[in-house]
Amino acid sequence: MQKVTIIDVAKKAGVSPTTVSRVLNDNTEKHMREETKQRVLKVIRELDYTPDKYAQFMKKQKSGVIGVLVPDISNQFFSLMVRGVENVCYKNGYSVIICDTKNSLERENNYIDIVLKERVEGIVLTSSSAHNEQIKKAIKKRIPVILADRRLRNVDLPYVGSDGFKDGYKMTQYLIDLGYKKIGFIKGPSEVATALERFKGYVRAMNKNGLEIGESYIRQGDYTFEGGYWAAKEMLTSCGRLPQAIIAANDLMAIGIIRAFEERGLKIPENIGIAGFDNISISSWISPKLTTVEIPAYSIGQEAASILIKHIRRETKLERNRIVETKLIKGESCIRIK
Amino acid sequence: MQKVTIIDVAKKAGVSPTTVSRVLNDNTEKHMREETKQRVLKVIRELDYTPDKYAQFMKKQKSGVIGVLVPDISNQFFSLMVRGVENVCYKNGYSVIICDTKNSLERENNYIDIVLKERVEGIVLTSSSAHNEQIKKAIKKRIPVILADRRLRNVDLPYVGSDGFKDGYKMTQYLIDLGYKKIGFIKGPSEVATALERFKGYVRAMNKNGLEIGESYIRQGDYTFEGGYWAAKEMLTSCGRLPQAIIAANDLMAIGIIRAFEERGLKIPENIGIAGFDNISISSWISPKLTTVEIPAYSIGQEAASILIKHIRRETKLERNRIVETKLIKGESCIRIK
DNA sequence: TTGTAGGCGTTATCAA
DNA sequence: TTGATAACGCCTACAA
Repeated sequence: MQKVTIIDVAKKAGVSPTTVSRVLNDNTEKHMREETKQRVLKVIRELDYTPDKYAQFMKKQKSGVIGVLVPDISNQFFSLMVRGVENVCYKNGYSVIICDTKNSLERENNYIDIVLKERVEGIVLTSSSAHNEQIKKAIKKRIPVILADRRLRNVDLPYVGSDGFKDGYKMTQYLIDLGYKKIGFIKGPSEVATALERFKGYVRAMNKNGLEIGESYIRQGDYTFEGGYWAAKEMLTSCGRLPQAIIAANDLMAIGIIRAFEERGLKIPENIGIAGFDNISISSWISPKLTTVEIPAYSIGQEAASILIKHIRRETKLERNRIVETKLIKGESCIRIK
Repeated sequence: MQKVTIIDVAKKAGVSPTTVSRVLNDNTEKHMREETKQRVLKVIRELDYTPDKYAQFMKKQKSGVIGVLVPDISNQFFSLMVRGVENVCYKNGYSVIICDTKNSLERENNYIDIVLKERVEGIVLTSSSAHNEQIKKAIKKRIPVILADRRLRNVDLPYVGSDGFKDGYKMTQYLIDLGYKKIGFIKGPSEVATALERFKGYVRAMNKNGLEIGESYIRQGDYTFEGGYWAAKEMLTSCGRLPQAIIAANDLMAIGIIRAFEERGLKIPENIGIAGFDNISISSWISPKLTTVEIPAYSIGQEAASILIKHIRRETKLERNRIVETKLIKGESCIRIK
């Protein structure tokens, strides 16, 4: 089956390619006879003609594509965020290239080159790292970039996401209000801005309440289930007395921690309280339901796409930041004590 | 910054565009002076020149893009499968468009049109339904299509995935060997081939072992956590005596079932055994660890992509089917009884 | 070994 | 209200 071109349509309809193009692009308002338009449309349908995207790009120099780079699409948080991006993009006639950088800065840089080659009109970036040099290439080419959920330290780009500091503070204060005094923290990857902010919020809340932060109550994690699991195991063996509660920098680690403690016969929350961040759906599937802070991944994706598209269309001056609201979810994994 | 074209490179290197093109496309083996080649390469680097994908397509009529349609990217099973597809595609110089059809046939059809418009060279399809008419458009246009994880009833296309019947049989027989006699089943969506096959395997195994299938032990689910949860709730209220074990058509439902029973104070596996299919990672995160059948999602993705690409390159005659091996995971959610 | 010229399918510009 | 023509950036057959 030979490809149907605009010329085939034009011939069959007895008009010029220009006319067909006009029908296609709705430049038809006042300057075309309704009869001609209908005739062309009929032929288009009969021949099942679709304009060639690539030829269109050649002329318009606009790909209608937006690149989305996320650290781990199998993490429900990001797949939800991506859905938000897609949602807004498709509504506005853009398609989306999703790039799963698998937490690797190298892959991330690689993907940046790829999407630039694809001539994307904009980029939504959630970096695996706190620094990214490659993205400057995009900026130099004047491709708009927006950061979602994680800030970057080496470039000043607009950001959509939560205020990690506030979230960390909020959660810690909640636990303190429940009566917890000895509270531990499993940190996220040190290069992830949001993870660091949450930790800082925890530290501030502890200080403000005059509570001590036991050195042995702090562990480094990596945002994965396994990371939380092993950090907890390690704490069980090396830490004289366990804290009364542990906050993990995200839900996945919190769930790993719960598993590690339960394997040792500890009861959650009776023996130790556990809390996380994100409110991915698994968090309410396990028992006890996790105490966590809901980060609205879907909205973040929507907001990011929406701001980006407005910028592409030059409808607005580049917005600097959009901090989304988060919500404390009072699960069953922490209780009022004493 | 103006876009750099092949002409800019040619001018600066003092050669013709043709020569630059030759360097780019490696038609340089015996018919070009090394010195010229090096000079051109140097200028390419200096100008940071990248060939325009769209112009290239215009000539070659090959997009180098493969479309992947999955029902739900936030389901870990599919995000893993997609990773397998990506892995093989990128190794072979293809890029990938991922389309999340969100379990809607309408969206699926919509996406088929989109990827055809993108001029993809092949399609990996995991349909939300047992029938899809739209995909015939792709076949008519001679775009190769391969089905991953789920067969389609109305078209004869190559398939990569597990043998659902065998898996269902295997799991049921395992439970019977453990001593279970009254075994229930929560079905998956009726339009999903794999779900149906698993159920049929269960029925066959029960019959072969002379065990009765209680009408009230069978429920319809929809592959979601909530579906399993509500099916179990419903069983708790309407079913006189519970079965000794329940097999869910996938892990997500099995986890929902566990939650529903635990909320009623039932213990798993002491009071009732639960099993699923897929072995998504959550299944080993919860306690008790789930008894399930591991479906190698990543391999399925790899195989599907690999067969598809071979077909695109016409290296092989279209392979009909590739049935992957699965593995029974003996978790803690079922025990030896009596 | 290198260059010239034509065309891939579409749309913008100008002319009719 | 419609049409002819020239680009967009690249590749390839053919010419030199």
